Amino acid sequence: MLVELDFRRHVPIYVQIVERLKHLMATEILKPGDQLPTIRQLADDLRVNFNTVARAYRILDQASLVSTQQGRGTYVLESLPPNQSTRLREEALKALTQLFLTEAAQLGFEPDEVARDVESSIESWREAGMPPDGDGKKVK
Amino acid sequence: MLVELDFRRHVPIYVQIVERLKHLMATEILKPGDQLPTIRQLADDLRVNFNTVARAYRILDQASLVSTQQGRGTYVLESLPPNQSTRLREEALKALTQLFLTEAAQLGFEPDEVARDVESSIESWREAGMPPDGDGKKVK
DNA sequence: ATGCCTATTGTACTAATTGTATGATTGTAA
DNA sequence: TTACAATCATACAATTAGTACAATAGGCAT
Repeated sequence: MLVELDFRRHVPIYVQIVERLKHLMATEILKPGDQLPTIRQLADDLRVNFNTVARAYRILDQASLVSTQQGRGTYVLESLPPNQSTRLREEALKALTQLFLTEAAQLGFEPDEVARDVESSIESWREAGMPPDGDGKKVK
Repeated sequence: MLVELDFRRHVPIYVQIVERLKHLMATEILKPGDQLPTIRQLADDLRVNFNTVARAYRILDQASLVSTQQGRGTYVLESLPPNQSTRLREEALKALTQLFLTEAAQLGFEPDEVARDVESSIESWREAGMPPDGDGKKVK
């Protein structure tokens, strides 16, 4: 059993689930890319209503720890090391950017075209307060 | 492997397949007249139900990017109206940009940081007159 | 050539699996 | 009791999987 609960603790079930799953991810028992049990599966295991599990998963999703999608399931995301040195951060971004530009160049685009496109997308990002569509989480 | 999937992305498999194939066509890795893998072949490669691939192919077919024929296979159309060819490139760039920004955001970067980094990288690109860094020739 | 068989290819429809949305119920504390 | 958070019940929507079918091409015997 992946997750266990203590019904005597005065801690809500969904919080306990979040805690346990966070722990499992922190200890790499659950690794990036792994699929979590479906909400119904875990709910059955825990003898709990599946909406309670769904609530826990939603919290993890909003924290960008997992990615859940209707009809497919819930998957562990890469854990972003919370406060790596600015040095490493810069390098990570640089690598990502290089990869992006290389691909764009491969599509035959000129620097100016790419610049224009990226700038407008980043502008929408600023306004919307979230990364552009394509994967946007709907925070209602 | 011609197409690769990321189950962690908030994007359905069939959409990811469409995206990847569009990209391959935009970069002319798949040229007009080329036969795409059969739906069952690609489904096996990706470890996915063949109906999922069929759905992707149907979308490409409806977008007039490929021609699929029962009993024969699926082929990249000969002449994407030249108009549409440039549109395909535009779309590919847009998708690429969004993926890039989404990943950056997921790593915890702010729009301003990304903007600054991208601008400077594009600047070097302009000066060098060629795609950034590396040989950029990773055709697998 | 003709006809027949078979394998391969895409199609259509349905079922199963998965998460989502919303409101009702329950329990607990003020 | 009342208020509020937690949990549950129900109906729903999106994605993927299962099954049966139809069109095409190629081989082969006649």
